[in-house]
Amino acid sequence: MSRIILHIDLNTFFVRIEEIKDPSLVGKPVAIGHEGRGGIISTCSYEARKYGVHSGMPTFQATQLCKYLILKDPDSEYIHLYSNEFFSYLRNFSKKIQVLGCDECFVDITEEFANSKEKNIDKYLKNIQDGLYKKTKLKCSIGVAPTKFLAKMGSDYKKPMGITIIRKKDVEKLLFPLDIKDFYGIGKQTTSKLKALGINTIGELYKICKENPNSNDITPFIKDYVISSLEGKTSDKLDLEYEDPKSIGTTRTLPYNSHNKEEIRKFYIKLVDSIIGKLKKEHQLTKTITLTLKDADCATNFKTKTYSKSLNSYTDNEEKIKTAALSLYDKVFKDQEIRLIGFTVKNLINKHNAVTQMTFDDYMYHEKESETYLLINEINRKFNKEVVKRASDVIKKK
DNA sequence: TCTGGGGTCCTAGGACCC
DNA sequence: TCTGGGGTCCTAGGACCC
Repeated sequence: MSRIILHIDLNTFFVRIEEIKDPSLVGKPVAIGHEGRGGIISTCSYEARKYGVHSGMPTFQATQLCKYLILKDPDSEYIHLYSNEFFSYLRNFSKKIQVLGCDECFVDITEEFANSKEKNIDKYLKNIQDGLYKKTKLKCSIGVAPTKFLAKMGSDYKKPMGITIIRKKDVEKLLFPLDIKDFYGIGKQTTSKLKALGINTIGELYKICKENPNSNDITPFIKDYVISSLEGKTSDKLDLEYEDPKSIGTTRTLPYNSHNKEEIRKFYIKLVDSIIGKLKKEHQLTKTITLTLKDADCATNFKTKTYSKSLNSYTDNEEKIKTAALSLYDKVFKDQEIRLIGFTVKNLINKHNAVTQMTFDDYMYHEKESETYLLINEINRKFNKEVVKRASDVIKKK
């Protein structure tokens, strides 16, 4: 039986918060974003969009396009508050919620709808939408579908305050006429490549993928993604549990472009320290560190380069990570002028599950370096057989 | 005084081991 | 001595999303 998955998206969430705080802003061109070097628009009102302002646009450019643009900094306190209100409201309808950020989520209402007195799905959803508005003054769009992908496409279909149901049989009618840029997962780069091939709509894209399984114009990954997404074969399972991060990192644009190695080094150390702090807070160990540098030269289009280094063991040891981070910096930094610097740790494992996730060699490094947080009994259970086997191999060789 | 910052996932070549 | 394929790890880069 197919599931009933909702994708709920708060419409211009950050702007809406400003409007709630100050209702005189309603109907005016409002944008949220920092002013100054490197500032960009994170979201803006529909009135601002009429002037060509959109999210991701440099702030200075937005103010040029719209002379009377009202610019506000994101209010993190209110964002947090309203985001919590949003999710706690939705928990009245279902406990199965996959959070995707502060302003959107998937909700699985299959059982709840089946057991509800209201049998009309449109009315059921309208009730959720209106109830949210009454309680919080927040506006949302809802997509309903048997898979997460189709639900996501549904919530984008009509904004603000839209409700769009996409059954598998509706895909052709609702999605095929759309421009390929509206395909979730197909971005700017792929869109322009596909348009160069004469593919403009989602329907055309589907047809090409289906009819030319062996052509090399479109990568197998995209082809497969397009077909399975549109045929409703992608996931309908929500990720309800907290998942360990895959990487933790930060990047900062420098106050001004610089090629002063010492000055940038000091800046870099602060970033490294903050990431080590986060790593510990998340109870993770890392085995790979990455340094990011963004070129200040416009001619190279602010090219970003990354430099990675693997450590000889999983660790959250401050000294070890810092030493590696700085030696990587000293190795790769020449005297180039840079705009941005970043530090990321990846290849993470959860400290508490470390034993089950580690290989024998990983463990041997820990043993040598006597990092004692691992439970010896647990290690013995896991590695006993391997220790015996390796020892006997060594003896045989001798 | 001209393009952020947080992530995830995929690809691909080279090294190295079996 | 020559040749090769599979698997895995390391590193760099790119695309995408919010």
